[in-house]
Amino acid sequence: MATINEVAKLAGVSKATVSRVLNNRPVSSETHAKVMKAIRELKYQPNAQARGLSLRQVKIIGLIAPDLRGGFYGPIILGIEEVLQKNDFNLIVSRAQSKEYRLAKMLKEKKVDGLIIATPRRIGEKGILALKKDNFPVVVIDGNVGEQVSSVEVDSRQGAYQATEHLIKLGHTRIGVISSPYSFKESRDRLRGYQDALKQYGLTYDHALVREGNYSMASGEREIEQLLVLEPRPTAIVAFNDEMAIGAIHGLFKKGFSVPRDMAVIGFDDSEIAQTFYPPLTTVRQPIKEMGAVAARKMLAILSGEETAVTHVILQTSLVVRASCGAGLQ
Amino acid sequence: MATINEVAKLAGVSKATVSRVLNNRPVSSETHAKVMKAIRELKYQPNAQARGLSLRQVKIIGLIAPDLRGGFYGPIILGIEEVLQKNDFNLIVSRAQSKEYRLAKMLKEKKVDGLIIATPRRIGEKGILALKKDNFPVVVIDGNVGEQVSSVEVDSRQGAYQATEHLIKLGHTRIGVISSPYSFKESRDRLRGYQDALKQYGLTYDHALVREGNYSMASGEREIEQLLVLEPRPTAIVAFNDEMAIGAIHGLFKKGFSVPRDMAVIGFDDSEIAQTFYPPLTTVRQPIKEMGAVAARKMLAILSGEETAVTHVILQTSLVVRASCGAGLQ
DNA sequence: TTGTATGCGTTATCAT
DNA sequence: ATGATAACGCATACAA
Repeated sequence: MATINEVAKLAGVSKATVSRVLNNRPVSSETHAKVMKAIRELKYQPNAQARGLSLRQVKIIGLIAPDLRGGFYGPIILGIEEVLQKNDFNLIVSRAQSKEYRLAKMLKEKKVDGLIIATPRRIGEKGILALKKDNFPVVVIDGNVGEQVSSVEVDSRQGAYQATEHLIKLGHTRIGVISSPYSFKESRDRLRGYQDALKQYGLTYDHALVREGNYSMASGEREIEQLLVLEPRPTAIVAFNDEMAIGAIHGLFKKGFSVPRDMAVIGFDDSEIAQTFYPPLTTVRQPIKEMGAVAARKMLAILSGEETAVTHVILQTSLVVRASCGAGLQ
Repeated sequence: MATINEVAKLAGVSKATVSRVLNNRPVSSETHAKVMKAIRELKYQPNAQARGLSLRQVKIIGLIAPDLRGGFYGPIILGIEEVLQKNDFNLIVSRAQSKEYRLAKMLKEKKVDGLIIATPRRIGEKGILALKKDNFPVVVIDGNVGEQVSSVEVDSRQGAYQATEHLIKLGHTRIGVISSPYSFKESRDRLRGYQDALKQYGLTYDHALVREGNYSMASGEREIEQLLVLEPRPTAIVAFNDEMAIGAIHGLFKKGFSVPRDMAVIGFDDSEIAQTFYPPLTTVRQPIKEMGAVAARKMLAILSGEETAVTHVILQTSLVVRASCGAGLQ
């Protein structure tokens, strides 16, 4: 492909001048025309690496996530990419590795200008803080690294409150929980929201009703069995993601229970399967795609120097009422 | 961050020597030690852009897809990324744009070394051929650009044959089809496989049984309604992806039909929802993640010069029998 | 084995 | 307004 030198030669100007028209700096209208003509003829396209080397900015953002697919990370990728594309940035996606040093590699190599980290796991926590200390642009999605690094999160406590309240208002008093791993900050927040609602409506908290899952469908199916042997048996379940909710429903179906008739089930995320499933799943909607978009905007702001302080954006959840709780809608 | 010059200075050698140890070229063991020590002390990390500029290789591959999430593109991304990561390459993902020129931009900018294009749509077809003519490394996944560009595909005809045969062997003779858009090559191949199976088992083809969907759940629900009014009513359905199959089942449930008792339904893809759904969906498994992996390996082979000719890899499908056809398994 | 010099394709500085 | 030239950080051909 043509370089700036060839364009300069064809247009009969210096490459400095070509660079000027490329970057919209003042040039006489006649030279502008000449240069543009040469650019078109040679189908010239500036070399991003050379530009990056000179400007110290590649216009690429990296995303680190434990998994690149699924109902959660797919929309995040989409949300990020949409924002970046509008700003002529690109997105490199990378699966999280156990080795922390990998985290830093792309940044230090200058392969990316900044890193968006989306992982609830503890992997990389120290690594993230180290990056932050080296002043690398980092934004965390739904993480638990604390105050020092910019983040976009979701009001988990509120979300769990909404779910629990909905069930209470439907008349349930024994409400089981299939939680995400207790070590995640979001789990603790959600459990607090669950307790808030119980307290608010004068119900007592029973620890036996709370089971720890691991976000997989299988764990949902496993934990519902444990909940079913309780006396008295719960009549409603809050699962901390849609997959575990659906796993629970599978378990209920296999034991001959009907949903929502015998058991109301409510999920978390409003991922694609929540609408796809039958019965359609009542769920706490997290604005997943928007989380990605907000993180991307935040990253761009940091890079452009608009945003200098560490900030934490907290997005709100909303309850999506479908059929799985028998609320009579849809 | 430190540069090669600072490392050279600290180690007391020239930067050429540092470059040599970085690239495993012969150096005396003492200088090797000195240089490595300096590298560690300075936490030196080579600058990918400078290296790329010099080597004309960034070690980044681009992926263009119509959508970055969902049961199909998620696993593709995962498959690609896994292979690339092992080879120290990175993956830039980008949503397909209607404008063809966007396709070429990343390549011409040298922001990526090659492009993997995964889109059944006709978008970019001319653009792809143009890229190929300019000798840019391009691999197409499941595309319909013809012989001239390397591709990895799936044996769609065989897949549809397997699905249809399965239903025939279960005793069905009126088998409806909810197809993907007829303009896609894969649709035509699958319809041929469907017809092959009918013919093989002495059944006659009835065009009224074939409806055109658009891969969305809604279209599955829409088209099942049309199939239900036929006389005699079909007793089994082949849908050309899992989402349409599930849409069809929703439609059936709403009309009071039971699956598989009143209607056998079989999907295509074996995406995550196929296992998640209730009843678990019998489906034609496409090795989606492997398609990504194969495409990535092919791209790396092209870049390294191992693969020079245009080749087409065709992966085989397999039938995954679950509950939605009443075959008695699982 | 090691060092020097040059090129990779830009942008930026300093002249003119 | 434009041109010459020096970075940017690395790899490499050629010398020593």
